[in-house]
Amino acid sequence: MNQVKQIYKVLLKKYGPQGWWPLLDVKGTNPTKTGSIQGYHPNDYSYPKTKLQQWEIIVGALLTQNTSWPQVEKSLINLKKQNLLNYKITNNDLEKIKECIKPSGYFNQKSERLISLAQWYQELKHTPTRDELLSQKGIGPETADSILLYAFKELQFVIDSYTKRIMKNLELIPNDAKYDEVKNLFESNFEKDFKLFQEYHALLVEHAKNYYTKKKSDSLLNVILK
DNA sequence: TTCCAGGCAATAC
DNA sequence: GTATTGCATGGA
Repeated sequence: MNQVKQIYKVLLKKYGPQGWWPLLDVKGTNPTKTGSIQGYHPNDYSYPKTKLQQWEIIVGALLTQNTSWPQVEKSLINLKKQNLLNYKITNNDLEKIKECIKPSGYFNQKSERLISLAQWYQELKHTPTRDELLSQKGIGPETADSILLYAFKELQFVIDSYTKRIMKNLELIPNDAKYDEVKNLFESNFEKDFKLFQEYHALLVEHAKNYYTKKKSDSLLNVILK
């Protein structure tokens, strides 16, 4: 078995299925998550079930940029209470949206980007291509892949800073590895199944949350893999 | 007080 | 093409 598959196996055994992407109105639970909404749905890959849930994932993907998820949850709940967690928002809602999403930071940028994204999403009549997503302001490679993988169930592996950190620490990628290079490593050494892609990315995040910061790195995986 | 969080875009070199 | 900087809140 290659190392990409081995890491997945180890993480799944350690943490169990993560139930991503979390959704406000989903009842599923994940006991490994603390202080969070109960929106995780382990072993259920059927979400999103509605266009509104799909939009909620897009909003969460944008808001979580360089921001911790609990802060995003607060923003999502604020938006929901103000009836602004939908894709019919307009510039008239700008100030209210800013107030709602303050907990997740960069609220001036993110509020404008949310509104322009909503306009784009409302007119969307098909699954967007990766390039279409990347052409939207506020959507870079990670956000595009998160949206494609979790909102549209497309086969795109998500690479975030945690994933790079783990792979560098294991010396499976060079220090200056580019996004597409890391992505290709996973996509060409792992089963091509969107459910497994969803699970693997979530597991990498969960593991890194527990063992990594920008400065610290873990030894658990290193020991197992060597 | 300092560091950090599920990045991105604009600018500088 | 690569490196740097601004964006912002709140928890540890």
